[in-house]
Amino acid sequence: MSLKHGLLGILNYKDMTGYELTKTFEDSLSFFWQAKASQIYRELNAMEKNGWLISRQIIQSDKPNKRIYTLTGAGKAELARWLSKPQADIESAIRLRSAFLMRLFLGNENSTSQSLDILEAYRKQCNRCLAEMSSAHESIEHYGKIYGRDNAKYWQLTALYGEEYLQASIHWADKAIEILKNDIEGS
Amino acid sequence: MSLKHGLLGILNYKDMTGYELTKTFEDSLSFFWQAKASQIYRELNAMEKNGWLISRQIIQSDKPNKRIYTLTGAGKAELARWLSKPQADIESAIRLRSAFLMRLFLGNENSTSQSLDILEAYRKQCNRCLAEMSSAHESIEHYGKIYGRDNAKYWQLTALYGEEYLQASIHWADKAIEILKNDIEGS
DNA sequence: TTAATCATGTAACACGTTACATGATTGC
DNA sequence: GCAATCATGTAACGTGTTACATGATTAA
Repeated sequence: MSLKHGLLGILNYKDMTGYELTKTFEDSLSFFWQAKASQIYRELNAMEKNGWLISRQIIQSDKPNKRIYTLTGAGKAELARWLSKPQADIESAIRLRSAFLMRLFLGNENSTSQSLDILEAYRKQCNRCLAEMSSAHESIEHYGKIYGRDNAKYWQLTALYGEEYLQASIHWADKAIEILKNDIEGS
Repeated sequence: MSLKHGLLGILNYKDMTGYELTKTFEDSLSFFWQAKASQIYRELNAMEKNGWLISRQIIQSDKPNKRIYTLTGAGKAELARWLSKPQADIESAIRLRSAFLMRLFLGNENSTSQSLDILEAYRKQCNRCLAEMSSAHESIEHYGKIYGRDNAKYWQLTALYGEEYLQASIHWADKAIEILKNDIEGS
């Protein structure tokens, strides 16, 4: 149940509404964990029932009413417990879930040129994403000034992971394309 | 619904029981898609209702009875359709889902030495997995002789991805550990 | 003698996605 | 005038995980 803990982590930076939380999630954790707004609201309800957080409603006249969530002691304790007990997911840390690779694996039903097409599209997508990633460092510097430089240090490490990951993916795609192209000529 | 298509893909190599399919899945697709036996049986039922496959039961006296699944024409058509229509998941091809990275991102609540511990454990795990991966190439050669060399070509490409991915992960972990260590000395 | 393998599943739960609904305000 | 933003959710569905059950045979 990592989504709950991700949300605890964000709320630990500061109190937020579900809406803000959703935006913040999208701008930060979403690179390595995805969740839709509807799921986040559901989890927030569950966590309030748990006693990990409390909410208070703010009545607004110019905008829709909103509900601000705050961690409780129990919520902070749970976050700390989860952060310091990492053995659990070390085995799953490496796992991929990629329909793209599955498709390639089974790709012999396709023509080689079709496989080349999907590899090219993949490489393009990686490059696009890498460009965004590179600009993330500046953005992190900016948020680091607001939320504390100590936090930013860890954010930079994960952004660095993103870059390494994407560079490796591009490097592989280049190799794979070359292999398949040589294959066409050789046949 | 990629699991269904993965199963179609395996059954396209040869007819199998749910049990064999589960083993084969574990030994091949599981590097980039995970599924438990119970889920596979459920999906097989759904796919038989769909008309993508049919099964016939084999009564055995020495061992438990078994049920052999065979693709129908509709099943083969669906597989071909899915393989040749890849635009759909190119945006999700890169997505990670990693509680490990989430933990690191939020890791400022931990001590630096705790963060170093989890990075070391991660690197170890990557190395272990990379060693297995390297031996996969031989294993693929072997299965290629049985199921056809054309298939094996694509299997090798995905295995190559596994190696690049793990090497990049290890490279990053080394960097990250160095950064955090310098940080301790500097403070 | 203990564990693994063969072979199948059901039930309950947890997590994730999609579609839908509301309705004012602000910027192009 | 149209889209985006603010702000909240519900309902239905789809997918993935965990725990449980059965019971013979075979290899360490």
